[in-house]
Amino acid sequence: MARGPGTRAGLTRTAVLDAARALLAEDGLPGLTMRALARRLDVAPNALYSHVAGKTELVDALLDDHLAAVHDPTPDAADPVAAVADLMTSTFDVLVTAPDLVPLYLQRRGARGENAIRLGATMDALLARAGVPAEAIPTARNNLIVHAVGAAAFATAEGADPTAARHAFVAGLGWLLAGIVRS
Amino acid sequence: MARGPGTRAGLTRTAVLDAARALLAEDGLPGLTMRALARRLDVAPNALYSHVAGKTELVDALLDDHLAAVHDPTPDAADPVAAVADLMTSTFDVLVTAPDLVPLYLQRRGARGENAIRLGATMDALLARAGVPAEAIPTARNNLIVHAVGAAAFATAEGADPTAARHAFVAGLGWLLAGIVRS
DNA sequence: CAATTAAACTGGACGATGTCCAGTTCAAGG
DNA sequence: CCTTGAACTGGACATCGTCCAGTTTAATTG
Repeated sequence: MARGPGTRAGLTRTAVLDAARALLAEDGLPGLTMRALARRLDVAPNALYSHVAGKTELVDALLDDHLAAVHDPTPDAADPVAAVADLMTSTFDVLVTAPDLVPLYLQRRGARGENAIRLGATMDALLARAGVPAEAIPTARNNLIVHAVGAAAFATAEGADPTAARHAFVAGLGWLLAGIVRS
Repeated sequence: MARGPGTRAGLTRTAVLDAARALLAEDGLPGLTMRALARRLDVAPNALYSHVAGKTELVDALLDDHLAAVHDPTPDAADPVAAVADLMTSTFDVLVTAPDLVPLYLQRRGARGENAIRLGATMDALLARAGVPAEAIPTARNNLIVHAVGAAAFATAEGADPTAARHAFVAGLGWLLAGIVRS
């Protein structure tokens, strides 16, 4: 049962990330610790550093991987405004799925990973097709992202009513989109 | 120079909070540690626990105290919608002042402290005077708070352009208010 | 004014965290 | 087959928040 030094355990980067995801789902953010992760993989804590640069890099990867679940609408949809609404709603729903991660999006700025970049790009394209002038697109995108992430943060805060928070998110999204297309 | 056990150091809860605020301003959130705080006050780390329940309570107090700087508009202003806009803009500006605290507002839900309650109450009164139906006020308030705090979080993230972020905040605030009064 | 009580502190420790420095062993490539 | 480099373990380091005794001082009581 005891593995000596040098013996392989067959770890993979994706295995580490999967275990981290599971650990996060089971025990929350405070439960996600390098040692607990190693324990779950039956490995010494240091072994993780062969597959991950450190905890922050681990978390960053988790954050962006999570965004992969966002439903990417067809960029040539008939109604681009409705498509943007769908995109943001899907983002909100996905974020709410992992409450512990939401504050981290604010802390680490949610724009680094490739999934975040992809979502931003399709959003820009949809906004352009909706008639938003090019120089106004950054402002519009900023507001929409702030709204989705901020609403998710409030929706997942303890003591919040999830359904009421979602209703508020949808209402605010409509108001923002109305203002954006009118500008 | 060395103080034996039992000798008083003359600490106060407000002295501890002030030192914590200064420490936060100088060294940021990672620099705000119980031990560093004690060092700054020339006191053993445990001494702090005579004036503060723990670090989370310390941070919560810091958060709410920070909101005291928000300019509270006269609740009987001529234009209630403009007053709400001023309130939210002042909140945004105050939040941006302490970048490290902003993510914590999302984490700990920004509604517990007395200052937060006070701001929420005046906001509700202004919205009512603006003609917003009572059952729609919670949704409106939720969206406005989300917008202010979320925009502040994005504005203070590293790599963000502060002036552009503020412009985006003002634009989004206008859109939200337009939608709120029209509902 | 004297005696008791409660609070403010110090000393020292505990458990836990992220991470690094050696070693050891296995798997693959020349 | 041999060599090289990566995957591991063992053990340690610094640091964190917090608690348990003690000790002394200030406030309160009779």
